[in-house]
Amino acid sequence: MLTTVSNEMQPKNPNYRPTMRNVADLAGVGIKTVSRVMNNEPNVSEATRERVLKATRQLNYQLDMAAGSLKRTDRKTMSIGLLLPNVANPFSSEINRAIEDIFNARGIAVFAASLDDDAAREASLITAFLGRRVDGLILTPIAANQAYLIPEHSRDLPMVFIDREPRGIEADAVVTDNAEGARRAAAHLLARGHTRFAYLGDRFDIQTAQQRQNGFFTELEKAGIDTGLVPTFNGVIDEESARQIALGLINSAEPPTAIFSAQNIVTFGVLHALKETGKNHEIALVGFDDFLMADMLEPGVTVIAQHPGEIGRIAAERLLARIDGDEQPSKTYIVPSELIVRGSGEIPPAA
Amino acid sequence: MLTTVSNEMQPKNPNYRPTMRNVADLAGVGIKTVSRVMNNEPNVSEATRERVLKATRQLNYQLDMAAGSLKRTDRKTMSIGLLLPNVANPFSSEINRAIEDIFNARGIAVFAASLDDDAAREASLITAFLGRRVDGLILTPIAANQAYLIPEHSRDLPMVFIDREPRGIEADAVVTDNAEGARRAAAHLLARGHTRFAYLGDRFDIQTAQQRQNGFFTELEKAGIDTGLVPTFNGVIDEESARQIALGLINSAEPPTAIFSAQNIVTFGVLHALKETGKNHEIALVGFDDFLMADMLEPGVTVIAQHPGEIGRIAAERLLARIDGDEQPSKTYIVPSELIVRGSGEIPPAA
DNA sequence: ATGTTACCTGACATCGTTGTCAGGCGCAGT
DNA sequence: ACTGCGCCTGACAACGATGTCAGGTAACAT
Repeated sequence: MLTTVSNEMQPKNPNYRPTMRNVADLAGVGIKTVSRVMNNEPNVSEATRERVLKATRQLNYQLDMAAGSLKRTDRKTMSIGLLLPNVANPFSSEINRAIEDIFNARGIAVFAASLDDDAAREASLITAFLGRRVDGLILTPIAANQAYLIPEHSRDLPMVFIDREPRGIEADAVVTDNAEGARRAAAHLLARGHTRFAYLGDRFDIQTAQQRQNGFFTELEKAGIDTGLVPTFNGVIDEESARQIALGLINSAEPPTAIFSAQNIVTFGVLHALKETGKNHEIALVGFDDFLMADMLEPGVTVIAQHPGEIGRIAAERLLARIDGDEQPSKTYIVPSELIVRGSGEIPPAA
Repeated sequence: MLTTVSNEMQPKNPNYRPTMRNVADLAGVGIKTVSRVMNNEPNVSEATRERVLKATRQLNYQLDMAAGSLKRTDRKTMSIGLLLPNVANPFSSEINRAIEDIFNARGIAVFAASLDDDAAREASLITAFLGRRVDGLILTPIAANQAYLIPEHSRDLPMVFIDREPRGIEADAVVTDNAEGARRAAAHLLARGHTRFAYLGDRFDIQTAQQRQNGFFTELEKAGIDTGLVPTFNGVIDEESARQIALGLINSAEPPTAIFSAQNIVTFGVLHALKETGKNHEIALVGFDDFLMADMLEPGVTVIAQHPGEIGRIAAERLLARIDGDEQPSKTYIVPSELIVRGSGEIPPAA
């Protein structure tokens, strides 16, 4: 009876995976020396190093990171988890890209996943990432409280929240100045003399949606407008319902002269309604979130643009710092939004 | 002198990570029984199972997947690698989403990364994924030949290529009918009576770009047009250069009456040029790739639409089948493109 | 009572790597 | 010649899990 079999498959079988043992044998050194070479540790003579490297090339050897991190003291897996609203959405995908670039440069791989604003998904994905022992997490929180999501023993896992601030847990966050951006949209429309507004917003249980509405309404009130009378629609979750609502507004007895849409998809629906009814040059529109081709429409669409690339970049850098041991108190970073004037927001109220 | 220390941190320290040993001790069973429960293996009495589950809940225990896959016979890490041109590009990000959905449902996590049409990046990312022992790979190949990318011992790693077919290696592929789509665009324009064309394309070293040009030119030749005289621009890599080229064409002595742009970004540049010069209702345009808001422009933009979601879905299903042991000969799956008529492609040639 | 079978259960080796530690060698200082 | 130090080097245990295997118990047939 044989004691060990694993090395038997070495010479014949073309698709066995070489291990450190195989490299060590071929180079005629101890296994630990191979480890030292692979990890660029000191105290290996140049001659030995060369011999080992030659053997790794010959066998096409590659370190098994999982096995390594099991024993290594820092237990780093060189991977992080990224939880976004939806990787297919342009806002998310730009964040994704910015984050990827920074981590790739450091040899850290990124697990990305979409949440679809579903708290159950959030929980199961966090569990999945924790089970893979990621070194950190960047996420857009959904659940009302994240405390129960993160087991006690993972509270010190580096984490950065994006787009929305964490609740029930202490962590860095990177967000857009939602209220301020929406406030600026209101001010912009008020300056053109508008008095009859309509507001179409996202799911109201999402933090950012509330902030945008608050910002918008605050400014209207400051101008003496009774916001109780402003037609307000929350929970507009898809383009088609936004379109229907906008059509209703446009065709009503007293249509608004200015519409604010608080999110990308909502804006698309409103645009369709305006175009269909031919009112695109009569009713003003400002949308939250920039989008491709906004400048090519007739008229160009005035928006409050966020800077997803910047958000992603800052979040990635914060997470890296935390992973590297930064212990400063957690903080929220605010990325200012930007008003981009293109035409639709400068239409004056009809006489 | 103590023999083992690891369990010492158990009671006091709040952020140690419980291991199977801890759970086993708490439940008063052997470590292997915990393993059986965690993996839903049979041959555990209901009473014991309950006791173990209670202990896992008490300690908030979570299986370490990496450690498990090290010893497990199938060695599955429950993760795959996904290499896309650019996760921020809408075409890529929709593929990303479709793939993610299918793998998440199976508990498999997805590492995603962007290649930027850079062969060096391709090589280093593949190495990174291989080092993490992914169970499979979905990728958009860049290098002229993938054979050297994949070490011999990983040739049997399940792999599916998307958008472009593999070279130097046998594997499934899922692609758009690029030539046929471009051919259809040509036929569509020819049917409107056009005879003066211009062609703007992507980097010509990319497989899909060549196929599109071939398809387009083949159809023109069939109609008796001397394609040697058709102004043809390859290597148009960004919107601005596309715009410049289009401006040059529009302002030339004999401007084309119909333009075909073989890729998204190129189309955007051409659109800008047409709008600036006010020729958007005079010169016909068909673009490859659909995009958001294409129906909202004036005129709507006629395109050959690809179906990225469908491509992603098929690729994911093929990879899953391979991971599950499907051994059938590899095959290329073709996802038909679709001509979407919106106005810009139906403009007749100027008299 | 005994043998057979089916079901539970845990000790132990092991996956591929890194941390610890002790040993060997060469060279400078005395 | 001897000690001390610095540099290389490999044996061995261990990371947290799973596979193997043997032992133990209860139930049933003989």
